[in-house]
Amino acid sequence: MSTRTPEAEPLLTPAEVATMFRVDPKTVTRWAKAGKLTSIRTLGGHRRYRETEVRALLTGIPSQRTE
Amino acid sequence: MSTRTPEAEPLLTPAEVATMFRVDPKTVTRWAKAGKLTSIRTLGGHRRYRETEVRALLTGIPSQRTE
DNA sequence: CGTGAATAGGGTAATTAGGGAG
DNA sequence: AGTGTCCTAATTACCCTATTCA
Repeated sequence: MSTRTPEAEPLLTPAEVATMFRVDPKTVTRWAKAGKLTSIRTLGGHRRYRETEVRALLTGIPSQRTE
Repeated sequence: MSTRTPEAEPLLTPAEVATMFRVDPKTVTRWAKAGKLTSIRTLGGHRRYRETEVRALLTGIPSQRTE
């Protein structure tokens, strides 16, 4: 493997997450605002989501308690 | 374009499944609750159903009676 | 630096969940 | 046992415009 690997996680756009859950992109935004989904913001304010987390939620795997 | 397509299984809303089966959405919910139909939950608690599974049932795939 | 698509906002209808009774 | 309907509360979908993304 390469010597240096920038720690980059695969991110998903709101539209992609919405498609996977069969919901409206706005709904994904509400989940992020409600703290149900980890959101990473671009410098312009747009949201990106962790693919691993989304897949885990879809599979029905309970997310880790942050407590 | 690269492979920017997260493997997402086509899902159906309760209303869509109900229409396909010619039943009330509440009935579809009962099927899901009874485990007769695989249901995927949104983060808000709403159910989504696998299109492949629904179509298989509609297509008339023998349920392989165990008797 | 323009162009077209996507997203963030906010507000208002439409679905859905859940229980209960017929 | 299985289904359709009534109810309330919660969640989601569609409307708009301005901003950001690619």
